[in-house]
Amino acid sequence: MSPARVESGAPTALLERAMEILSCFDPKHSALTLTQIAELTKLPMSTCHRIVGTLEAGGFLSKGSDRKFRVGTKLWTIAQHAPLSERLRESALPTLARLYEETGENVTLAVLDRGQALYVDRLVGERSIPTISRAGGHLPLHTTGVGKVLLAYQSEKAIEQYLAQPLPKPTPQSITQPDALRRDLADVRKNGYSITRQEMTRGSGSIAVPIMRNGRCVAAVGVIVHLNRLDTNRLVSTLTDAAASIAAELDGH
Amino acid sequence: MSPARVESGAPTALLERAMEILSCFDPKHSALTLTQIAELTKLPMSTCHRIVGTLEAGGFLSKGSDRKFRVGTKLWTIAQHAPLSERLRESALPTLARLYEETGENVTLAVLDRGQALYVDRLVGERSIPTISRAGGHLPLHTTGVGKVLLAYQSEKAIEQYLAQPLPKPTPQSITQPDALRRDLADVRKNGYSITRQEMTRGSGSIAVPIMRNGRCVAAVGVIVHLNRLDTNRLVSTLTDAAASIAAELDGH
DNA sequence: GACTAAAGTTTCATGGGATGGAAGTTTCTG
DNA sequence: CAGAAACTTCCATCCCATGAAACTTTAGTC
Repeated sequence: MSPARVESGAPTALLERAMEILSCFDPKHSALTLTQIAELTKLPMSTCHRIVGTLEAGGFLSKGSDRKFRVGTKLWTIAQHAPLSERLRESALPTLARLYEETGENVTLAVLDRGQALYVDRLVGERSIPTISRAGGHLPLHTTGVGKVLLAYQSEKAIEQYLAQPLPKPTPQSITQPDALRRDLADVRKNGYSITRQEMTRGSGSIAVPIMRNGRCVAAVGVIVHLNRLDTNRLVSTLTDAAASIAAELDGH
Repeated sequence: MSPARVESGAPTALLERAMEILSCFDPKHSALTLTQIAELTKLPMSTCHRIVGTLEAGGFLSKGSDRKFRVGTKLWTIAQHAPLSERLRESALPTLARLYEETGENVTLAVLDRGQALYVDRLVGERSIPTISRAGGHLPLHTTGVGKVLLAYQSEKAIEQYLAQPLPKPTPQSITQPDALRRDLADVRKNGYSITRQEMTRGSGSIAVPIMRNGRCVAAVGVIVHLNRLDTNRLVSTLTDAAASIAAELDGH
């Protein structure tokens, strides 16, 4: 009866809307005004206002003096109990710290999440080069050191499924030919580590190794370095030690 | 007008329930079955099932093969964009790593949140002693090194408000007398660091210093050590350097 | 492997809470 | 200090969340 019925998959359901609102907060939007949220979610202002208000009351969002909303401490606190933080991050952090001290380079820890590399942690210093990866961020599997490792140790089927989709090519050096990637991944499995050279960012490369548990690759550690500092042998051995140490720590708990 | 309108605190509202469900995940409950969630929230099973299902579909929760729910990667990802993670943690991590390497002790970073010390990060190793504090956890202000610092640099009014409430006394050494605490806090302000001795845990003590920004104490860094390793002078100077370094990093961005 | 208790899932009639247009209020901006 | 943009409140309408009950699956026992 109502003439203007929103036809297709009505994105109704309060909860879904709330989750959509929270999902607006991403690397590019860490602080948003109500209007911006309404625009991003395409929700009516009044509805948006109400939901955001409830989320704020619950501590899931917090409003700054600049009238911008940010992710609240309550949500952050809950997230710290995700297995990701609880087991992996917590176990790996001391080792990552050592790795960072030893190499002075960008150190990253990632897991596989929805067909992408999810960066669980990273340590960056002044000495190290700027990177795109950031904790909580996703990057493609085939253009990053940690990503290649994570992909290489997947099942044949999963790998083919990944290769079947269109692959982004952020730099001219990015390898996007399925066949070339298959060879690359086979090398990773054979050597036990991956290398990338300018496949994600111009001027830098990376090396990564798997963290194995019960014969499965549960995560990957890697370093990102300036191309001319890519000292494979030294880095691989340091990384391998670190991976073993993290794996031991994981089992220890 | 509306005849039977129950005006008083109707504990309704889907969203609030959803937030309550998510809040069930705390240090003691990182994995919960549906039934457990229903019990904790006192919600009817069917209602709980529906909400949990929606949260799972949105990636806010994830169901393991053990049919237990855990905090999902989506929620975790969003939380990484909290100012806490984005600015503080990210800026402080390299310094904390160095601190950890230098001292080999438990290193913690905390902010003030709802009248408690919220641990933003901690680094623990095999060498260091076990502690209760964990990233994402809350502890009282008056029984922890970082807590005393955070409290000491609050306004007079806020301090008195804190002292006015009943103060938990986890160990016999915990200082809960308002007057004794006032003196203690004055010392912290005078010296620029705090010391605790067995006020939270038997056998261990802690030292902490403030991280200042624009004349305000925005966070505190501390170490937790075995009592007989509490080498005040050395630790204070190391911590002060670290705090300055973190503050600089915060401004740099 | 049958039996059973507990955990999880689906169903559905009902009414209470969500909805969003519109009007009112505050806060920027030039 | 206008004028606009951002934000907040209001409220009649109606849709969707509700939860008891029935049903299905899983885990534990002999």
